Amino acid sequence: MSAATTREHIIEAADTLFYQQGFEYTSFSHIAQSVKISRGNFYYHFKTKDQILESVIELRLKRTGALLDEWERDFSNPVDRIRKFINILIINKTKIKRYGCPVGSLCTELVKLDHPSQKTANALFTLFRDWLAKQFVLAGREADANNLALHLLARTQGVATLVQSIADDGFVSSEVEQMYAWLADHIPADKTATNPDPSNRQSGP
Amino acid sequence: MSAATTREHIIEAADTLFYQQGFEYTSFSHIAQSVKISRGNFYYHFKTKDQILESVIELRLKRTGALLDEWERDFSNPVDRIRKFINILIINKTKIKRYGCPVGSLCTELVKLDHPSQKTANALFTLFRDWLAKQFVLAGREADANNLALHLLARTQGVATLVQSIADDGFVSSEVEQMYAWLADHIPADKTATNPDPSNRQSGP
DNA sequence: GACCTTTTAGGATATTTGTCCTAATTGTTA
DNA sequence: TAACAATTAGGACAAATATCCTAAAAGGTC
Repeated sequence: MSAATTREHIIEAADTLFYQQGFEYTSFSHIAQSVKISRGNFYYHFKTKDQILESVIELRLKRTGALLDEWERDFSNPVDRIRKFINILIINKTKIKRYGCPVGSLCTELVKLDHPSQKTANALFTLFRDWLAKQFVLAGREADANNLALHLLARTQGVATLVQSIADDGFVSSEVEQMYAWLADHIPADKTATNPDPSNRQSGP
Repeated sequence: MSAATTREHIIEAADTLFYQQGFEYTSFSHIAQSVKISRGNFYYHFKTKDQILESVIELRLKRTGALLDEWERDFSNPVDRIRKFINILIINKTKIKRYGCPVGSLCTELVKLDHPSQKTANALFTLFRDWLAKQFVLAGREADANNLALHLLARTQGVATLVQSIADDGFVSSEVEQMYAWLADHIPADKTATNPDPSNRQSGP
C-alpha cells in the first residue's frame, strides 16, 4: 500500500475515534488496531499523537469548507443556505445524540487539556461563523451579521449538548423550528426565501 | 486527620480537577498530589476512580440543589429567579471561559467515554430543568413550562461552549440581554418582575 | 500507660501509554 | 535480475497508570 493511502487511512480512523471517544481517551493502539497496522508502521507516518490531531483538524477544515461551498452552489438565497445549516441538527441527529457536535466537543476537550492545537480547532468554528455572517450580510443584515452568526451557532451548540444528556428528538425538532422562525423574523421581508424547504431536499419520497 | 475530613478533601480536589482538566485526563496521582496525601492513603478512601466520580457528582447535586433553594428564598417572583439563573453566565464568565460549563462539559465527556455514571451526571441537568420548569409554571406557562426550561438551558449551554472557543465577553453580555428579553416576551404581563434586576444585586456601587 | 482500631505512607505489581529502534518486507528503478 | 528506497512488522524502552499490599503512625478507649 502506498504511503499516502496508509496515511489517509490513519487520519480517517483517528477522525472517527476522536469524535466517538474523544482525543485524550483514544490511544495510538486504538487507532493502529482500527486501521489494522502495527504500531511501528504507525510511527513511520506520525511521530506524535499531536501530529495526528493536526492532520485530523486539517481534514475537517477541508471537508467543512467543501460542504459550505456546496451549500452556496445549491442555494442562491442566503436564507435557504442558513436554513440548510440549521438543518444539520436534523440530518445528524443520531450521531449528535451519541457523540455530540464534532466541532464543539473537540474544542471543549482541547481547552481543558490546554492543548497547543486549540487555535487550529477553533478555526472550525470560525469557518461556520464567517460563512453564516456572510449569508446574513447577503440577506441585508450588514450591521450585526457577526452577532447573528454567533447567536445561531450558540443555539445549535446548546441543542447538541442537551440532546446528548436529557432532551429528546422532539426537542431538537422544536428548537429547529424556532430557529427557522427566528431567522424569518430577523431577515427583511424582501429577502425571505422563495425556494422550497431545504430540509426536504435530500429525502426521497 | 479524621477519615471524613480527608475524604471530603479528596472529593473537593477531584471536583476542581475534573472541572478544570476533565475526568479522563485527571489521574489518581493528580488528585493525591493536590490533597498532599500518598496514593496508598488515597486508596484507603476510594477503591476506584469511578467511586470518586460518583462522590463528586453527589456533591455537585447537593450544592446545586442548595443554590436553587437559595434563589427561591431570595426571590418571590419566578421571573426574577429565572433571571438569576441566566445571570450565572455573567457571574461565572471567567471560569466558563477557561473550563466551560461544569455540568455540560462533564456530561459530554461521560457520554463519549460511555461511562456508567452518565445517568447520575445527567441528573445535574435535570435539576436545573425541573427547577426552571417549576418557575415557568409559577409564571403562568403551565402548558409548555418544560420546553421553555429546556430552551433556556440550551441557550446558556451554547453560550458557554462558544465563549470557550471564539466568542468574547461582549457576546456573553449580548446573549444574556437577549435571554432577558426573550423571558419578558414569554411571560404574561401581570407576572413580569417588579423586583430590581438580580444581576445588580450582589455587586456593590 | 496498654490496647485496639483507624488512618496513613510507601513500595510492589501488572498493564498501558507514547516513543523509538532494527530487521524484514515490499515496491520501484536501473 | 540487481540495487535501492520506501514501507511495514514486531519488539524494546521508560514513564505513567490503576490497583493492591504491608507496615508504620495516629487516634481513641479502657
